[in-house]
Amino acid sequence: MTDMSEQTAQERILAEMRMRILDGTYPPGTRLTELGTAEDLGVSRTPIRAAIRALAKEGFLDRSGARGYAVRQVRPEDMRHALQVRGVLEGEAVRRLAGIGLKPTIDRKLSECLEEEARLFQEHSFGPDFAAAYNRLNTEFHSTLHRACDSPQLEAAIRQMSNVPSGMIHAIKAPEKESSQEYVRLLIAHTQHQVILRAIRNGDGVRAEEVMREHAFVRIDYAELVAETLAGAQVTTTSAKDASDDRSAVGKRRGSSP
Amino acid sequence: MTDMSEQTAQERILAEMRMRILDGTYPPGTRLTELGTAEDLGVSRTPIRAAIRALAKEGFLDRSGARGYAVRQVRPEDMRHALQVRGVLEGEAVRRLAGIGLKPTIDRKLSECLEEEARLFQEHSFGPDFAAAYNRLNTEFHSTLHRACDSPQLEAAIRQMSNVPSGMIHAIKAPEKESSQEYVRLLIAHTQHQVILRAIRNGDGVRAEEVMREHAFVRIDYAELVAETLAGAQVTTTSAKDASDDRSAVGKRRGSSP
DNA sequence: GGGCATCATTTGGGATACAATTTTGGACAC
DNA sequence: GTGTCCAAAATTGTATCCCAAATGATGCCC
Repeated sequence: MTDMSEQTAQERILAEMRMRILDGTYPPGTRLTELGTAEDLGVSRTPIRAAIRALAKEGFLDRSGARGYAVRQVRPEDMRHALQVRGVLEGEAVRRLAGIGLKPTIDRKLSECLEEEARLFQEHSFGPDFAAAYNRLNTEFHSTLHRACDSPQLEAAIRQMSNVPSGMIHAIKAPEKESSQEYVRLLIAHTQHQVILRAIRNGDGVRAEEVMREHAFVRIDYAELVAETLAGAQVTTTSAKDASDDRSAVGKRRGSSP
Repeated sequence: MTDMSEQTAQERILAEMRMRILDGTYPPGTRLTELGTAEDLGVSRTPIRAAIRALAKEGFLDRSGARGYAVRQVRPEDMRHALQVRGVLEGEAVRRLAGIGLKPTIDRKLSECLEEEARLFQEHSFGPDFAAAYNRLNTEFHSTLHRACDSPQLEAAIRQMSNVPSGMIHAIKAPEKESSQEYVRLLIAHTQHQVILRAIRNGDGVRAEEVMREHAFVRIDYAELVAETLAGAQVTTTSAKDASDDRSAVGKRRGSSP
């Protein structure tokens, strides 16, 4: 309880165990017994039980016989698979959404998200708080979409699969944070958000689905590609002024080269 | 414990609660407290906790504020949505599978499943044991596909979503069981299995995915359509003889036109 | 009489005690 | 030497107990 994060302990344990699986503290094949991990993490069996079940549902553990669970091999491409599954599900969501139409309140909420994202690019320079603010807006945008698609089962499936890739990325991609490529990556993500929302409004379910499926990979492939493109280049940005609608939110940037 | 099913009580409670949600024993909006449902079902809070969390992950419950969970409205179209989600995920699985190819052991296993399915149609007349046998083979076929796609996360997501539509169907579709339409429905399902396997072997991921997505709806739409087609018609089936390969498992029907 | 604060009750989260089951180790017999 | 059986240890499943937090009600003060 001396930890800074004041979550509900059960989530803390879940995140901690997922992290330990991903960073190799619990190597593949390790048998996780409830009592063992309980005293290992300093809590009782109750949160451990919940975490183990959740991790098994997320595909990180599988039962070894009738006794206990074992850590599964998590390969680098598994993160891509997880992202792809998430993209497939979210793509299905926006396709449905384009078919049934946006309710006014939802439409307004989504617009506000994107406007705030655009304001972020226009008014603030990149930094840790920038990334944090964008992350919050990003989560808001996506979860609004999930809730709007009017299918509790689909929403649950997406929510289920949302933590997995995030956990993987946080565990693997933590060290490298180049501000310039991050900025461009987020700008691409924001632009994809705009395309998706416009496609939904136009009732173009196919396009919304395709872009959303691609959008799922913005965490990995795009960062890589932008890094290659910007390698050794001088990049400058200026805040975009006069942003009357969402089409104008294409920023120009200024910064020092790495 | 006087029940016939000797499962691990936790699963029994989960199935029981899901059933009660679906058949209206727990109407939408009902607040499910751990203690209340515990004494309602005659067990302690422990299995209830697990069941409530699982049902929330499946999309049947959502938290009402910070206190407790409430039964969500389960509309008839939600079953279709759940089936669609499952179809999307399984479609993704077979698409991947067509890309990476079938390992020999998996290929043989799938072949055996389909051969046994075909034998079923050839050697046995329709009845309860027929449906049960087919159901077993169907589950075997699908879970073999899931395991083969080499993505633990995807497999977990599919397994997660597999119980939901089944539970819904068992709860809703129990009364109507017309043997002739059931026979044809299973025959269509079997044929789709064959098409999917062949598409995977040919590396045609797009076709495998499309057919699998359609196959997800074989439980509902097809039964309905076959029922309409066969309405009032006399249907007789003869066992197909001389089935040397899987192409021959197409039954012949004879009857009067509507 | 209304608003706010405080207290009680409800409820979920966590810990622990208990039961059932399975695995594993060893010993004994063949 | 090997196989089988029994017992003990380990581990999960289940029940109960405690506690913290939230919600609703009641009373007091303004």
